[in-house]
Amino acid sequence: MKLETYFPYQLASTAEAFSRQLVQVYGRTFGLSREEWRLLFLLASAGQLSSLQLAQRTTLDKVQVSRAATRLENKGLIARAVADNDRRLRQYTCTKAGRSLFNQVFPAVQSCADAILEHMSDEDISKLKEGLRALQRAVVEYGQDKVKMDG
Amino acid sequence: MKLETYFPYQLASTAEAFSRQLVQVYGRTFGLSREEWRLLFLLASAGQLSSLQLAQRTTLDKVQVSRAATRLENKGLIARAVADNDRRLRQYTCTKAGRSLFNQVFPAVQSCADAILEHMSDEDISKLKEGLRALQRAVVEYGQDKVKMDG
DNA sequence: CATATCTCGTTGCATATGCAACGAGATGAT
DNA sequence: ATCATCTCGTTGCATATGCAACGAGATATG
Repeated sequence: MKLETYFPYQLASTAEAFSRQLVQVYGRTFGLSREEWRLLFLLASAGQLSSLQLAQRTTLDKVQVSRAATRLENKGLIARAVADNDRRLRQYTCTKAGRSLFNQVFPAVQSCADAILEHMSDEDISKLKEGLRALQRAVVEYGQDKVKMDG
Repeated sequence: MKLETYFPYQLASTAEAFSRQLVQVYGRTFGLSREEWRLLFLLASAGQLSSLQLAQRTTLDKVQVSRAATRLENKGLIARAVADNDRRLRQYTCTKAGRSLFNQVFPAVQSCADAILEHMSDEDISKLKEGLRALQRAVVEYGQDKVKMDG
């Protein structure tokens, strides 16, 4: 068995390689970690979100959200407030500075991603996207199966 | 723009979710990190490899290789020796214990991966695999372009 | 009301990681 | 041969991460 052609390895290493190129853009150029970038992305798009929504929609756990949010808050990119209906939760919003940074970073990231995808045929791109969606569903379904079996 | 349908995010999060399931197998059950698993995989398959070959074929940098190898050596799964032709390099081999562990872990990982893929149609699987290969090529080509431009 | 249990967010601690620096060895020029 | 330079592997240090524990608040039971 060859590692290079082993599907799980190919998926992981290709995804990493792609991601590394984007991190170069929002990380090295704008000083954001991957978690920070995801949070900022959500908050810039959605306006206001609770800690729960953030965790669910980023697939980050609560510790990661809490820490990334602390860093973003220190940079003045987002604001955090205790939720009024349930004081355990936090309400996050994007500041003006955060929105402005996002509007700078997003086109840069986008153009990097596009530059990579330009090396692929349209057909391969749609195969990849379809295949990914199917895999995403499959992983979720597998997770549900497993929970049922474990109890 | 919705994060959940944004291609770079979908690629990264799906790959992570898939990988996480496999880590459950070789990590929680057999105590291997992802890096350790990759090194053991290569050494169990290929017999003997130099540090350079390991780094190239795992897409890990030299620090990661060195540290994962130290851990694997402490567990008695691999052996490390100074190369005779170039004494800066190391020659790595898999011990009997390492090979035996690999022969236990590999089928377990394989069956987990298969269980996930069973939730997908054969067509979606081949789309995914083709798309991935194309993306891998694209990232490599993009990297080459960039190097040329930077100098 | 009291109190037991559950859900969140944060923090402490042990470990992992990234990066720069270092030492050993190889290579090349003089 | 000498000395500078380059390539490797390892290590030190600052930071990041995962996990368990904790405290505040919410919910349920009596």
